[in-house]
Amino acid sequence: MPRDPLSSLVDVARLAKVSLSTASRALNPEATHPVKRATRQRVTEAAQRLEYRPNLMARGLRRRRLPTIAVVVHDVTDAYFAEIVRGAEDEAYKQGYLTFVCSSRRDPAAELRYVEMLRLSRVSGVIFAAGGLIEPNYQRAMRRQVEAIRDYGGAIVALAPRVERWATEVADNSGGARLMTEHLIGLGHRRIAFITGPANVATSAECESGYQLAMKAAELKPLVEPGDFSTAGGGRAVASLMKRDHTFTALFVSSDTMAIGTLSELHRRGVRVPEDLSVGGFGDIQSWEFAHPALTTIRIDLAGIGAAGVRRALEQVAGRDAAPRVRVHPVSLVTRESTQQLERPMAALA
Amino acid sequence: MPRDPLSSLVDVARLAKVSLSTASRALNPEATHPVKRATRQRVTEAAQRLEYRPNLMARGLRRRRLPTIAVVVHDVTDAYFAEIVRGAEDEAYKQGYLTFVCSSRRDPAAELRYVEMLRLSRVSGVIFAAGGLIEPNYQRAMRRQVEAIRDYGGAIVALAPRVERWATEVADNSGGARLMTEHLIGLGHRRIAFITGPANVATSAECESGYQLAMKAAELKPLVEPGDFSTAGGGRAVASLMKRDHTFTALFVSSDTMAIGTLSELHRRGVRVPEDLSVGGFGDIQSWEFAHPALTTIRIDLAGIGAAGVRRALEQVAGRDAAPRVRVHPVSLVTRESTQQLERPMAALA
DNA sequence: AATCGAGGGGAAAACTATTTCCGGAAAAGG
DNA sequence: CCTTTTCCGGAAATAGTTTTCCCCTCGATT
Repeated sequence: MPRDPLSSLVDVARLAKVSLSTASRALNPEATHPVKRATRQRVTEAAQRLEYRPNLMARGLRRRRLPTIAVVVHDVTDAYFAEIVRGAEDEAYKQGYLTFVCSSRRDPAAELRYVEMLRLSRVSGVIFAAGGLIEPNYQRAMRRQVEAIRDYGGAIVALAPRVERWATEVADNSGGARLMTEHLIGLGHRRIAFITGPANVATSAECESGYQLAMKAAELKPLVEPGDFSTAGGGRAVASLMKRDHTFTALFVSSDTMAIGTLSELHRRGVRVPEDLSVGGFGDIQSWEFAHPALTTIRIDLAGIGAAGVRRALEQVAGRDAAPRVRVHPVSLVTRESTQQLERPMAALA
Repeated sequence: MPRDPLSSLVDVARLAKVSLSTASRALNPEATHPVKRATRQRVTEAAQRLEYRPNLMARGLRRRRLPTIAVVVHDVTDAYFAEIVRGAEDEAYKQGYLTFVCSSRRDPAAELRYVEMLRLSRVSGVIFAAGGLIEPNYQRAMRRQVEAIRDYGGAIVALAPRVERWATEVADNSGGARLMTEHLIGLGHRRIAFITGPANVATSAECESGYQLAMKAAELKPLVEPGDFSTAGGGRAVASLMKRDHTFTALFVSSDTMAIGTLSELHRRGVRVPEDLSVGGFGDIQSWEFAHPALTTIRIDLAGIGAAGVRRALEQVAGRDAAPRVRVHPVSLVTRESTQQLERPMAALA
């Protein structure tokens, strides 16, 4: 096996004519122990000359963690999660950390196994973006892993309300849903249907509560159809919805990923959007702004949330996490082509 | 700082009443040194009882690498790369490896820095999916990093033709482009325009050569417009193309990401697809099969290529990489809505 | 009986950086 | 001048595993 030709700290120490410990202290400015300016200078120069880079595994062995963070998502190929990962990765990169991506494919067993692998790899922070699905059967085991990560000084951050007392960075889902519902109401719609996400996902519940709130405030009757956050599921949901009701004039789909399937199904059935039916999405998948009809949706700064998650984790690692436990990120309505004024307003009926 | 409460190999050795070395050998079956069956049994049981898990950093320090692989892409939010990452991650997960994702955002300096970070982290394999962009200024530095990774036993795999003598897993881009071009010719089109990718990307060059080949074989005059593989760029390219030519009846866009922008721009201009213009894409972004018109495109098994890359890397690490240097993955045509028979065939003119 | 070889186990080195503990020198104070 | 700090550098312990080197035993061979 060929030897690693790169130099180690002993080489630096030798060249600078100091001991190993001094070399280490000189190169790690925030060490407890001070080092004379001149000495530090000598060591730094030696390190430079030898192109010294610390062996992260040796360092990790002592420091008990590696400069890496992990993002746990359901699926990187889902644009929603890809944006979170990207935001997290950018921030991590800036701070000199590498990013693991873990796609749990909505399987709690896989998620658990991933978290154990992350623990063994002594990752500095784990960011749970995986929508907040918590299987009771796995909760205990998961909690043990998380505790173990905390024990070695690793940080845990959630990007969806997940567990009490976790540091959390979350979009204002409820507010966003209210915004969209009010937008549709403002356009004159009275029969506004809503397609939810999976029942056990927190994001989904929040969205629905926003919808319910806005509907109640306007004294309108809610019409809810269960969905599953998948594109195909979005098609199925609208099909099922139309089977049991044909009076709604607007439809609010609680994720863009689903909305894509919904739009496709509507097209197949010859329902024109927005002429026959206004459709609103949630989450603003960037690339779909080029679709037709372009989706009116709620924009969430997913990359920003991912980045905030990383910052939060690293603050936690550094031991200064004075920020509020749950931080809510604002969202905004982006009006495009898929919603329009109701043509024959029923307001008169009310 | 709280101590890691988990047990280490000494605990196992103590419980099994064997030495540290024997414990290590018993738990690593492929060790050089044999261990009696009964002894191994005892050690295994002790490990089980204590829920022993090896400290990966200590192991990495000796073994000189960690069970991690990295995928270097341009951008995870681009569906093309997301699928590759997903495929790689799935395979890595199966083999007990974690996956780093590195989005170079087409910046060779960032790519270089990432590779250095990966080297310091003693990653087992690096998979370059970043289209093959090689800046001459960075080539030397990059090569040094790669050599260093090889030195500690790490593997390098390219998913685009990149450097001579690297293990390479690549889609049959040229064949795919020929397939699409022939499809359009078969539909009766004679004026077939082509939008390329960036000049310095190998994938792009291969696509173009496939197009050129097919056009030449059919004795047709090529019409090429430069593009950049971005969605916005796809719109700009078709605009520029239409400024200088208005006779083409079919358009082959060398990436789906671009094709999305192209379609959007055509829609804006009132050009109907496929009635007025047939449009073919390349790469088959899954979620866009739900768009309208659904894009006729060349399907590439990107996840499969990502997975193959990981398998290849791990074989290399294990020291058995007898496979051919460059492995080409077949692609296929998927016909959807955006291409159709030319309505008034010009075949007679030929 | 002496020799050889293989199987099996232990002690210790190696991997490389951080950190604790200690001692000497210089500076400060009385 | 002597004592007490303060500053700075070195030696050694430490993190937890793998691997090398060495030794012992036991059966087979000459």
